[in-house]
Amino acid sequence: MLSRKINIDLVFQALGDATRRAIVEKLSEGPISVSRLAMPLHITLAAVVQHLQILEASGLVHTEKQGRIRTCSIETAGLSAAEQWIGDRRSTWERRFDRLGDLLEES
Amino acid sequence: MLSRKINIDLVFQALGDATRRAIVEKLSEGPISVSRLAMPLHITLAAVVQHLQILEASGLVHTEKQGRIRTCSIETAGLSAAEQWIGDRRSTWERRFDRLGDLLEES
DNA sequence: ACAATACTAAAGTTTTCGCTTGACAATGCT
DNA sequence: AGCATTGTCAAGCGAAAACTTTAGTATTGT
Repeated sequence: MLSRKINIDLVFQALGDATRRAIVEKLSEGPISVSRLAMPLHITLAAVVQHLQILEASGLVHTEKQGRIRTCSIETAGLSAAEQWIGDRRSTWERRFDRLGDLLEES
Repeated sequence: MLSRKINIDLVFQALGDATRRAIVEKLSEGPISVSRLAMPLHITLAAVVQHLQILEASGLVHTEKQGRIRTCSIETAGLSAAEQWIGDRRSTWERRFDRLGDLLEES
């Protein structure tokens, strides 16, 4: 595991933008270059690069430059962290419901 | 199912703020009033109410007023929607890896 | 009735976001 | 070499976000 520690704040903040989610959706289909990524989104290349910096910092995306093209791909760490945070909340309130059920059974 | 349709944009945007996640974390332990919710957070009551409006609009929290106190509790719909979106991405790239595996096997 | 509690609503301030523009590499093609 | 392609950097702008303050309303306890 070479995963840097993920900041959950950055992950959810990154996912809170529709354009960035569109990027993640596209990348989940496979790796792609920055300019090809930008094509369907109707914003400038510079804006896409800015989004990619945020996505990379959050651990949702990995990019690597080779020659003049930068290839982007999804990174599992970010989504996993988000998934786990949600899972933690779920288990907390499920445990609570279990206790509630026990109390009702006792009566 | 009386769930209004969830806007995934609102859900992730809501979760993108540390204070709001703290609220969701607290509520997953059980229902609580607005002012008790505000106590540990070092912001004004008014700010907490504004966060609650956002959380309620996103389907992450349900609130109900009875007399002069408003009781807040988590709503499953919001977190489920977020979980599902992440799951959808995961299944997309897992399917991709499967095809990749098939190709390697063929050779 | 009066005071305290528990919000609520509106307005204003400051900070952060998302985006564009424009100038500038670096790389690859012919 | 010349030129298009692909991406990078920095500055700046308008809009949205996160708070606060101030003033008010409804409800409850004494």
